Amino acid sequence: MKDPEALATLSALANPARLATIRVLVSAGPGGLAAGAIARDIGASPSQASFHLAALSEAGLVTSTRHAREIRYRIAYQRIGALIDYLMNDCCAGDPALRACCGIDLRG
Amino acid sequence: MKDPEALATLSALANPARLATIRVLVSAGPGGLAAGAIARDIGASPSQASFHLAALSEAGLVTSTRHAREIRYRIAYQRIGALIDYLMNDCCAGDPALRACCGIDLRG
DNA sequence: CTTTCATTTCAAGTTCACTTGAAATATCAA
DNA sequence: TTGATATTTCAAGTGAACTTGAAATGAAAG
Repeated sequence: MKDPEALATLSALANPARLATIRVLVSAGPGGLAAGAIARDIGASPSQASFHLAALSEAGLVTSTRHAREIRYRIAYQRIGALIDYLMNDCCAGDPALRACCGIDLRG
Repeated sequence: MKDPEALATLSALANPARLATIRVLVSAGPGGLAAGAIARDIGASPSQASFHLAALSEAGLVTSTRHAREIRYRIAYQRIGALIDYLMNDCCAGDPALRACCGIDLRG
């Protein structure tokens, strides 16, 4: 992940409604959740939810598939992992404290 | 780190000038860099640099100390580590793929 | 074909982040 | 004190993101 993608991903996450959407989709599991259910869960109008889901989708943070009348959204862990990787190993690489403070170790 | 702090941190990082500032401060090392040098390195006016440094400082991503006429800024790895921790273990916890895709393993 | 449900799209309005340039503050030197 | 350097602060302007509500699209059911 390069700077422009990282910037797009960070911008997509830097919004209350969208962060709430991510949380809802995480707890929904691999089956995902329909747009309407997401709207209900985050307390947004259908129009608002659609707007934010489009932003998340554009950033690659969610995927969607239509099932009959519903459109079901799922979280894309890969993209979040890429952002974490970017922060830890690219943008802010070089400091041991960065790894020490979040309960993780280098693998290799 | 809770949602409001995570949101503030994400918002602070979601800006080209500020992300560039982070990169510059990372490569500057523990000695940090004066505001003027940062402005020069990221191609911003003193006023712009000050604006963005204030935002980063407000978010806890940098610290500053005055040395004579200069104000020297340093990166706060702790805060970035806390954001990574938030993304990996709180907000998006529960998916093995999240850890698998960025070269890291759980410690405990 | 019409209706109903789920979602998106569109246009208009509002808010907020950011830019710009001038003025203010702080520190040091002469 | 005067002047020079480093940085911040302020006020005004701009643009992009977000909200709102109505209209359009797509899919299923009667």
